[in-house]
Amino acid sequence: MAKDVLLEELNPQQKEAILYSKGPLLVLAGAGSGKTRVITHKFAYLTKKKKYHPSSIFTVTFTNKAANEMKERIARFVGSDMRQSWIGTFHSQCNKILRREIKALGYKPDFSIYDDDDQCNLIRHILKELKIYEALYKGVASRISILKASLISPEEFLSQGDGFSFDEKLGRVYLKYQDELKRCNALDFDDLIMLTVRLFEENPKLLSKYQEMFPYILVDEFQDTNHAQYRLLQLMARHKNICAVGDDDQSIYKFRGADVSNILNFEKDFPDAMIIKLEQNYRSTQNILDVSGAVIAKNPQRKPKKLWTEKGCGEKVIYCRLNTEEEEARYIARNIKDLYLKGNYEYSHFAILYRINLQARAIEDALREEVIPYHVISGVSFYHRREIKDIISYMKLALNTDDNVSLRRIINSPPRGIGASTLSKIEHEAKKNSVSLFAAIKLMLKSNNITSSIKDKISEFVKIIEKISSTHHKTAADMLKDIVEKTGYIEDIEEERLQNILELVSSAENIPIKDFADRVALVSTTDDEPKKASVSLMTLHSAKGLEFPVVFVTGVEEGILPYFKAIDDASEMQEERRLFYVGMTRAKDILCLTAAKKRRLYSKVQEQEPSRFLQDIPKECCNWIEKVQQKTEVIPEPAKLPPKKRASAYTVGCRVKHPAWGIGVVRDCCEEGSNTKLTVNFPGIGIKRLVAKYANLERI
DNA sequence: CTTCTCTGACTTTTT
DNA sequence: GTCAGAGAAG
Repeated sequence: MAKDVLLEELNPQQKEAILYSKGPLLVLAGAGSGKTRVITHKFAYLTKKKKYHPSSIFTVTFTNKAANEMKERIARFVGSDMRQSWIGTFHSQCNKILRREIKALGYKPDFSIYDDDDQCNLIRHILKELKIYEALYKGVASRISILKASLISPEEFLSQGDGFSFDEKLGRVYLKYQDELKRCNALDFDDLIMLTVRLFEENPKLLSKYQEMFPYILVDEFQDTNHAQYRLLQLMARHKNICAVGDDDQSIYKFRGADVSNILNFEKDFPDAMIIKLEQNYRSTQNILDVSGAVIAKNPQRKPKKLWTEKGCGEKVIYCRLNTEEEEARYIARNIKDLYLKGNYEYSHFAILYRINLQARAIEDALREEVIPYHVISGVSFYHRREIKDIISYMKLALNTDDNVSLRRIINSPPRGIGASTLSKIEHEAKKNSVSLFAAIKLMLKSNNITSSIKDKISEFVKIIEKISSTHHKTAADMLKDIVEKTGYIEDIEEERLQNILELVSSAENIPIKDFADRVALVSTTDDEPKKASVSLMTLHSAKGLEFPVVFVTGVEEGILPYFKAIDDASEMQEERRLFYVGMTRAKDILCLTAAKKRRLYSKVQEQEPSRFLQDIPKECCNWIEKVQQKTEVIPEPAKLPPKKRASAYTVGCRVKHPAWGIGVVRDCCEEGSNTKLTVNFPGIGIKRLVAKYANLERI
């Protein structure tokens, strides 16, 4: 029975990929070729037919979303609970290993995990200390991150340098950074991978233990692995039973260290590797495949693929160039409205993609004008909000008092009168005794050379942290509640921040403390659930892995797509091309490419040339529209609406959802200045007056 | 220590 | 044009 269910409705290549279960296998899975299906079926096949235990298959993905999806789908198949399984992101898998084994590297198992924010804070602190121009921290952070992803240690990096250049300084910062992390008993994201590799390289016994634990390895989105991740896979796959699934054409994270050559060189590293191409596409029409295929075919370094579909030609791909970005946006909005009114599409069927976030603004304006519901999938995650990070920092410090970065963050928030001068005294004391900041504060409390007012303040702080860490909390929620209470954090803060904290607490309900701390660190949880009944706006990067019936790729212009910074670098140009390809292949039925002749970028208006990628598009698959005014004659504004009168996203009678009060009906709506003030009746709660932009409302 | 004002940077961002 | 962050003033 199992075999039938496992293999039915699969094409021959998919079947082959599932059945080939001995030795290394690379599955080149084109966009929309049923990649996830292959992985989940393969997992099921290995456990059902090949008698692998579910927890003996080391399965790695890049996102938590992908991991969860996979767990769910496999659980449905295999019928057993996947919570014990080793299916997860690279980072969470490494975290799991390191929590057990990190003592071998001289860290303590209760290490903190630093996110990008913490990482930047630490780097800035180091730059300040080494008297290097602090504004460089972002560039320094990303260089260090790429070094770690390439498994280059500070010592190695320093030994390559000439002793004078900027890289010399960078090397010193890197060295100090690693040192500080260790003092803090903290790991950044890159450490999770790098240190796992080091752990295995330095401890052959441990390595073989894990090699035996995992006789089979499955890798999703293989094109996105960086060198360190690849090395980890190489180490673990002693039995060479590794199946890597990916698409070199969809590698768009080079700037984060992803290395396409991993996919291009797989055959060299695993000489007897089997390669299977999945070229049947189940998503898009032939026209869309022809257009996107022609564009990607121009990339010199790629594994040739030719996607095909049984779907038929479908609609022609539309290309439309307009005068300005406002016109471009209006064109998109009107097209969406038209298609929606014809009744074949819901608003949730549309996606508008752009290269840079900045482009979203004009589009949002146009959608509001047409009263089209939309949501922007943005990068700012819940856990990155200041109040959330602050509360979490208390938690991290209580769990690991060596965590100096968290301590610096919260020692004066909420304000308790401990300013820069006090902190530098603490830093000094810590350095003198080579102990953590927290330990230094405790030393200072015993000494007599500080004023009693400072003593009171810092002793208060120490008491709070010690009380929190010595209390035995049952769940993470209990601990967070205790933190909020003891620190007085929620006394006079804005309503929105308070709501966020309450949300944080409720999300921690019934979760063990350490699990919660890991989850917060490793799960971005942007919580951008594909909101029902609204158009999705996002960058081309965030669109990867998604699909929509109707897709607009906007700003198809030189300078935007390809982005101007990539223009004089051949490998970055290739990546821009892939980015365009990823965008186009999100579309199922209708693909529309748009461009503007003039665009306001930052403060100046620029003349924009059409993107070079357009030259590669077969014109017979397209509807080519130029709505461009050749002469600069005075154009009678087609829409005579003064911007003030712009229709608000809210109308009397529409339904809204508030994070705390739930669903309500808008009773009144008025524009005051730049604010939209709403009167909303929440059943069971009553009538509330709200300012739309602060109330965190969702239109439903 | 907090608040205001000025400067300058300004892709993308799975963890 | 906008925002965050640094520095100056209160």
